[in-house]
Amino acid sequence: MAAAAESLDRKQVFLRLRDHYGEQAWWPADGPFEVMVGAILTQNTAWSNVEKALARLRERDLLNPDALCEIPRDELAETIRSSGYYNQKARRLAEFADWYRQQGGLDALRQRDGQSLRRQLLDLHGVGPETADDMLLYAFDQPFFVIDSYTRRLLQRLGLIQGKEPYDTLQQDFHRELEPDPELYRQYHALIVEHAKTRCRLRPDCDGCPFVDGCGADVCGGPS
DNA sequence: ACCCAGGGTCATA
DNA sequence: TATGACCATGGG
Repeated sequence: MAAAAESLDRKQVFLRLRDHYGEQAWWPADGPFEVMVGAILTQNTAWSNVEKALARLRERDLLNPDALCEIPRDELAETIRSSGYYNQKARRLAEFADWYRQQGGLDALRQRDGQSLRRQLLDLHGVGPETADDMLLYAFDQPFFVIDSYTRRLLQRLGLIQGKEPYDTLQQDFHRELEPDPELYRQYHALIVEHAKTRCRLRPDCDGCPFVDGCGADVCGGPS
């Protein structure tokens, strides 16, 4: 019966996280295009590895659509090597950059409706729901809540979900319970990730858990 | 040596 | 619809 925190709704979960971890500075990037590149590079990959790849791209003046389209695929792959899955991601970046140019660049994309933009992003090879929502939320200030594996794990441990619901279902739950505020969504997602990095090991002096007093329950951030 | 990390695609049943 | 294989580096 360790389920001490069960009646929390999604807004209360946010408030606990925010009170505990404070305001988050997240997704530092030099502009929307760089956010989008980072969103692809960070797929199933530690951000520290992505930073190295972004730094190498910047050194070589590759952080723009034209360069990403023109550089040979194997050179691009080599440049982003540290981010893992580099062959897949090189292809994804090249196809994304090509699409970005065809759309007419940033000014044209900013005018687009969020829902139709999301559908087009999902049509890109290698852009799934989470990557698309990263882009929409952090690059275009559109209120799409990002569901990642940490979000699933936390909600499951809090007893708010079963665990294997589809992405869109989980996202709709947040959209239903929260006002459509992009800054709220950005902070919330960042806080969930911050909490996940806190590897409280469920034992004696875990005074750091936002969800239980004294930490006896299985609602801490880290794996297992 | 093992586990984990800011997922997504594809083949198969 | 739902599982499993595959992609690959780097840090703890």
